[in-house]
Amino acid sequence: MAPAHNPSQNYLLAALPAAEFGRLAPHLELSVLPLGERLYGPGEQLQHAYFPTSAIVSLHYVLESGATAETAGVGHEGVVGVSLFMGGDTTPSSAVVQAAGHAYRLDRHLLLQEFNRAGLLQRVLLRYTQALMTQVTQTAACNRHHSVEQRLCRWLLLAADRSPERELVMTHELVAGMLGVRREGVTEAAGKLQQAGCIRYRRGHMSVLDLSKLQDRACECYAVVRKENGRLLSDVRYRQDMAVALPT
Amino acid sequence: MAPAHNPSQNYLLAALPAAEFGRLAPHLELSVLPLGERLYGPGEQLQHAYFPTSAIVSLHYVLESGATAETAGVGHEGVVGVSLFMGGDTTPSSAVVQAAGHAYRLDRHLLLQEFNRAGLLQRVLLRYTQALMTQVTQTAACNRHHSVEQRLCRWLLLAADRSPERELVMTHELVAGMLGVRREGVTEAAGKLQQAGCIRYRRGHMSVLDLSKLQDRACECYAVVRKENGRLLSDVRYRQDMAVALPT
DNA sequence: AGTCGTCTGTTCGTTACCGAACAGACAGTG
DNA sequence: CACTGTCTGTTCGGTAACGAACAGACGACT
Repeated sequence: MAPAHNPSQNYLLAALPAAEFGRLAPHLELSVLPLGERLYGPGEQLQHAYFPTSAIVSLHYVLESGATAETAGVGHEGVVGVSLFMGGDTTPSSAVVQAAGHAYRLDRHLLLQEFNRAGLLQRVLLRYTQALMTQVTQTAACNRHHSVEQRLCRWLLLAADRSPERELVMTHELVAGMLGVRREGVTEAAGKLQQAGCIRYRRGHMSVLDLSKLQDRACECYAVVRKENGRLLSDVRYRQDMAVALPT
Repeated sequence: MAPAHNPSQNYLLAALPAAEFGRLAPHLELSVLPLGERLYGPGEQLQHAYFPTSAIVSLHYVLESGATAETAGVGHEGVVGVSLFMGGDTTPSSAVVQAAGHAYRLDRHLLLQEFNRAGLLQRVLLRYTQALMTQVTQTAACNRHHSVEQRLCRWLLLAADRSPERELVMTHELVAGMLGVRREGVTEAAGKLQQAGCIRYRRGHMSVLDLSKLQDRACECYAVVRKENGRLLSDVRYRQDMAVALPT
């Protein structure tokens, strides 16, 4: 029986061969990420990289005006803190916990040390960074050309993919902050989606009912991001594959 | 006397220590990039990385509807083809020459080989990739919250920084494609800027007259990108610094 | 010099979204 | 249980940008 919490619940960690995983495992600290916690702000030096398992973290940018926009989300498929190994250490963006849950954190020095061994961790992290970039790129185009409703669908689908539960603890206000629109816009779009039977929500909670209906109403951006994530991260799942091939 | 064309006109190449530069130099091919040439499209395997010297390349995304949006530009400060060393090989985006000029190209195998030596090239390329990501992130937020005029200013300033000449060969139509807006919107915004004395244009040409006036009208995004570029790429200019310290 | 394709200027109605304001409803707390 | 703060629903006028359509102007080319 696997324990309730396990670093391999994070896809990147799960992708590492046993030797690399073994070196890192003793240093991975399980940490609880409560809703709203800020992992870093603009220009802040990160001390750890976070590998989410059940938590979802939102990377977003806060403009001078106070307006915000999410540029990407990170769940069990990724890691928060790519700037640590990319060499910049900090970014002008912020990272905030969007769905409470758990993550394994790793000291930045240890991360860097393992990264510089140029083993599979490096390969996996760089691939993931490219996937992240795709997500940001797609968000840029999406922000420009798609409607609030389409973007809400995209966002809900991405969140649903990262969340094991049917239900997100999330207010319209918070979603509005992510999409960079007014709260009323979200209320209206969510109302339509609920009426169409795609989702259901109540004060502070939203749940996805019908994935395929939601996809029909979403813009192409969701599919592009999902497909590219699959492409970039599929052929690096060594340890998982072994576990399947050789069950203990 | 330096020849008219020199790989060191690209900041990344200029940043390499003599040994690394020496290994690459024989393989760097000067290539002419005519306006409008597409270096790659979605899913296309790149054969070379391009290090622009005088050319400017636009990275942009084409939606199913045919609408487009630029997500970042690359000039002498960067390289086209980060997916080669990030491990994905391809991206869903395209790269098109926005201002004719020159670039040095390097075969992908040679790039990868040198990248995997884990020397300064790797460090420089990863840093640049982070800077690129900042640019894309900023574009995403900017697309969401800033006006056409503000974005036009930002775009002109970034182009001016990359171009040695005062004058860009560029129609309103093309600029509209970059910003993801209608041509008329660009005409209107450009008209205002011209009236204010910030820029001057005539059929197919635009030139920046007053950088600081333009900055006043631009959104914060220009300054953020510029500053972050400086921060990420300033402390890696080894060879240039030596050249200054020890003039031949 | 004249021709023609491209680029720029301008107009008009339409639409999505914004900003502000407020009523009602829910749920946690004392 | 009632209170209270937060969340949702809805309204209104305002505006930036859209889509379509067309006139005029430039300039390359013959």
